[in-house]
Amino acid sequence: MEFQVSFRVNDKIYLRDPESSEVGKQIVKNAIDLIYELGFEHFTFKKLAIAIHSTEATIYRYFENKHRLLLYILNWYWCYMEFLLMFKLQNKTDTREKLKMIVHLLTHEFPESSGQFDYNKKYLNQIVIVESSKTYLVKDVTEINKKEVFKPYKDLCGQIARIISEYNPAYSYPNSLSSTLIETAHHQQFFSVYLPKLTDVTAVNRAEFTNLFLENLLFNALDAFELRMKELEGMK
Amino acid sequence: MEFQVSFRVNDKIYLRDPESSEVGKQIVKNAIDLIYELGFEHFTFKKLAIAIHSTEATIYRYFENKHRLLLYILNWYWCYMEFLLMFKLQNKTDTREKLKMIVHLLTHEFPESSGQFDYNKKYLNQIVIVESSKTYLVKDVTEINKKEVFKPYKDLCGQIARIISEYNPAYSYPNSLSSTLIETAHHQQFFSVYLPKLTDVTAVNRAEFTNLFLENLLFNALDAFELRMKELEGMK
DNA sequence: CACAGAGAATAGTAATACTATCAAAAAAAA
DNA sequence: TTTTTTTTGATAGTATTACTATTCTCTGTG
Repeated sequence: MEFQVSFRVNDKIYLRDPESSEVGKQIVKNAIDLIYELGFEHFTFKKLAIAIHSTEATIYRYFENKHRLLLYILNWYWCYMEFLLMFKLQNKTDTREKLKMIVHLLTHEFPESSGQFDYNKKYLNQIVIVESSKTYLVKDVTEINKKEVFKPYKDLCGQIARIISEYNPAYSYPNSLSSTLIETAHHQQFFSVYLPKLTDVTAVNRAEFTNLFLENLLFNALDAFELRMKELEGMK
Repeated sequence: MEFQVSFRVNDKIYLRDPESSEVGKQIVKNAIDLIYELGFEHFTFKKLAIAIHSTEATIYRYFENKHRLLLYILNWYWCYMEFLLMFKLQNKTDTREKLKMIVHLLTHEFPESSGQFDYNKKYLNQIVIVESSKTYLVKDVTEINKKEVFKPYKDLCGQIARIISEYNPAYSYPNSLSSTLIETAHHQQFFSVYLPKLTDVTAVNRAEFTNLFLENLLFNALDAFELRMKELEGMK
């Protein structure tokens, strides 16, 4: 069984829905390839225009500027992540297993789907790690936040926070722990490759290492003393 | 007693030592003011030149580009942070108190020193929160990392990791926990102001909230079950 | 007072971000 | 069907930015 999943990305991010035309789709697909290849700073609409055999003006018709295009890509990612998370979690009952699944999802690439027209998941994953914070670390966060462009990120964070609270209702910082998990998943993976002294990676790959570290951090934070005592009682 | 502290910032970051001339000092001081005011993306050498009543060429004589200037400012900050940390820690013997002091330092502004010529600490603190990750989230990290431009950051991370291991030698991720503390101090403060839904801030200010969250995270990670058991034994 | 040499100003260029105009094609109205 | 309107992409610009090459101007020695 094959099925198509598409997300309604907030229409305030784009001027024209890139999903609505062939050029639009090419813009997003090639943007992912180029941002991966050049890094967001060296990525320009001119270079993208050449890649899609069109002109800058065409791209400007879809996106106000390259920041909005990056925001679009990340919104797509956050939506997809929340979808995957909800999908994979539905048949799990054990909350601890749910949290483990979340950490795994946050630290591993999406599976390359068989869909004929699809974004490169490996590239997308790397863009999320390296460029995602650039969507909000800007002077006009407050302004663009009013347009709800960060809603998918907040929703994802909220979902994870919900499971955290489900696991330990007494824990005081579910949202902060949730956003810390997401952000730490990114920068620990980045550090483990480019600035390994800031981490404790050994031989294993970045995804596996980050997974282990985050699981340790998460369950130490949540398995309060009382809970562990109870476990101990149960063992006797 | 007054004393001047100055750091030998890695000379590969600048073309000419900005500390060596009056214009050089004005460049750094005004850069901090402007980056705070405009954000790094909208900060340009042209605007900085106008602020110091000089020309772009003068600034290019000191720094290759604006990224290097940001790197210089952050190196100064990381050096100062490590100095402050070592200074404040020397008369503490209790490791737990040391860690508390570290979290406090990471989440609060530097005290505004009385020094006649000094950088604006409030601005500097905000730049660290918003712009610091932009120093390494670039395509040429590997290249610039070879020139040891991240050494002060790694040193700071290493020092904190040392104390973490001192507190709990069995803990497996001292470096990752250390870099996570530093990074989380930044983004939780940022989120608590601009995207509060990603956190659990209430009325208290961003510094105080982040302090509480980080202390909780840190000691839960380090106070392994065995340690807590021992504490309990001691209480009896 | 000549002059070497460092430091800063002048005057550029190439690339980037973005806009205004134009023309062709598609859709809607007459 | 014909005319009009709208949509779409292409062309050609401008202002700003990042950076360089060259010229000028001090300052200190002999």
